Amino acid sequence: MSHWLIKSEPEVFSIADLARVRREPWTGVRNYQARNFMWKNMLPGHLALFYHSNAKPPGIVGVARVGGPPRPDPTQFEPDGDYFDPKASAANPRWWLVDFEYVATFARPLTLADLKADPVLATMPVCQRGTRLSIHPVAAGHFERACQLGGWHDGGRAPQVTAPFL
DNA sequence: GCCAACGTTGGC
DNA sequence: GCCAACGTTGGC
Repeated sequence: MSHWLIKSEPEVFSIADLARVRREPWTGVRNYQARNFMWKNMLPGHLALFYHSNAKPPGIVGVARVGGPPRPDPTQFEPDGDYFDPKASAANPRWWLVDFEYVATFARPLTLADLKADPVLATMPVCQRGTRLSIHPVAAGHFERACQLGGWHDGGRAPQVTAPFL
């Protein structure tokens, strides 16, 4: 588990926003499965496909990189915020996040229709009906195929993953 | 706006 | 622990 797909609504936070700020804490995830992926399975250096959801059209638009180890999502402690969780405490945080760093914007964005039309990518979770999970692992083959079709190459090398922390 | 999918909540 | 009700996601 070393390649990922992360969804973001571009009206809220787009790949262009990530390109501008370079690094973004992935706040507001309130699904346990998605949280567990960030908390337990992501390692700094892991690469993620950046997917625009609720977009016209939806699709994969670029690549991001896990920028550091997981840490408590600060928005769970903000009483006036949308993501406040009264059951969370500093001693016992409930929600964890990682930061994502900008890596690349695809020369050719891959719409959901494009993904479904490709024999390899059509089997990605995001192409299956009912897959709502906003963060999930993708197969290395899916990741590489998406980058190939999207026109992004990491110097012709396979994605590099940094040594595990901890 | 519709609605399928599916996660969460809460009564029992 | 079951499960009906409800809320959210997200494509279309």
